[in-house]
Amino acid sequence: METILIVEDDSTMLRGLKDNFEFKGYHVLTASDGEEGLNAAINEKPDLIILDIMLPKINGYEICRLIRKENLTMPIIMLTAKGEESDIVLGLNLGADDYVTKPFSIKELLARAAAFLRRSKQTEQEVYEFADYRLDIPAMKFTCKGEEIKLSPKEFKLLEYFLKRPGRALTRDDILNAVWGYDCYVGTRSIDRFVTTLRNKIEPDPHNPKFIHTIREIGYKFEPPE
Amino acid sequence: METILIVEDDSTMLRGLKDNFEFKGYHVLTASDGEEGLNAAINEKPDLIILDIMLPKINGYEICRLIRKENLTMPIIMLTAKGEESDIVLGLNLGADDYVTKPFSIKELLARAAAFLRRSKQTEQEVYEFADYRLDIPAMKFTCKGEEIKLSPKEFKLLEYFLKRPGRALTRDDILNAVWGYDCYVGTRSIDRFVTTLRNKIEPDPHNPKFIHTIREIGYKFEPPE
DNA sequence: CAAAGCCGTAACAAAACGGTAACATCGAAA
DNA sequence: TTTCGATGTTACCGTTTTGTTACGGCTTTG
Repeated sequence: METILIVEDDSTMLRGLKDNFEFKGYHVLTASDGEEGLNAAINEKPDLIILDIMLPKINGYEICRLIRKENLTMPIIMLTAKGEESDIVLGLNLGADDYVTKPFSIKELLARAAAFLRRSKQTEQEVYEFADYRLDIPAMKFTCKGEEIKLSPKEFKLLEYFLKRPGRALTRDDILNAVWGYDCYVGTRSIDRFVTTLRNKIEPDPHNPKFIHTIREIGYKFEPPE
Repeated sequence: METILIVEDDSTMLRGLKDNFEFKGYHVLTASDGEEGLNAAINEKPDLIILDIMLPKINGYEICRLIRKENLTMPIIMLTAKGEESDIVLGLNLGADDYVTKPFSIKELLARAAAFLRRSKQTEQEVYEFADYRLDIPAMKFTCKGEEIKLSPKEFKLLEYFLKRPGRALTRDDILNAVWGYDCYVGTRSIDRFVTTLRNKIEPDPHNPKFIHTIREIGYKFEPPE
């Protein structure tokens, strides 16, 4: 059974959420302030967190950031009081996966939670290999014949995105959305720069790429050897 | 190219949305009241509808309901002024697929729209074959007996257009609209040039084309072998 | 049969695109 | 604070792609 942590200071709301999720068959943990919530997240490692933003002691953003800093990757759904774009953007940048604005439909929240849990259930592949290379996602480590190749966080995410979609032409927009996030205002040329540095690190001959191919007017394609 | 219908009575907002979607390369239809919107939805059958709730003449809910009553299944994204739970639930029950609460991030709206369009595209055929040739659209790759044949972006799009309409006489105007876009001012002779280069790449004898036939005064026709 | 229209195509010029170096910015660590 | 690494932007350059034009051949039409 999946465990869900709900962090919410309004006790009526908390009660309501708990009942609903329990009714759906989840195991529910609760916390009514930020500190408690953060501890529960770290110690219990729930499968999903529902996180209010306005909280005593530590606010929701901070919790989000601290959770991610602990290398925990469970989905986090934020509850924001208003549809303030800046709130949402901030939350998503700090590592939240989705948000729901209050007042919200409980059905909607349940549906989104279920969607995330369904997705994470499909045990994702954690290690990808091609040629002599090996990308170990939980360890955040990229190696060639056992030798570590240092990648920056963005380089890592970009390569991960490529490896997860071998042989497919990926548009710059897709890449931007997946690697940079859908609320970022980075120019598409930045992708090119990262591709260049990636190629320098993984291509035997960066000017004649074997793995990361350019597709004019579209974007790039990762092609694993046979 | 995908067509999007935006139904919104605030002309400033409408303008802003239109510009943004057009910039992303969509073909945008607009309507500024409910009646107009409903007519456009039924007559033009856009691939996606962005629908404001508060509208003159017929409100958004009603449009939603009527559209579904016509057995049209394109995704509908509602714009709701506030996160009113009842509004959203009502909308979703009447057949809307998603909603965004104002004020919203334009990038988020674009991302959601793209997600829906991507999903509906997935049902489309992705690989086309004829004779020894194979056009793989997700990979953006054209091969003959496994051997890659390089095509420029326009060549690729043109061939894709032909393969999707086998055996049909295609006018130069149709081709121009589909491959070059509806608002481009390229002379029709340019098509001929691209047909020539395409023939050189795929016809065993480019002077006696087997696949891409000329139809005098009209345009071209792609004829797959039996 | 001649004129006109249509198409194939080579040649050319302009535009678009991607690679990349150089620079700017920002935040974390020392 | 300074330093350093990561990230993002910009500008320049070479290459490829694209659009146009012109010429010539073929087909239609009068």
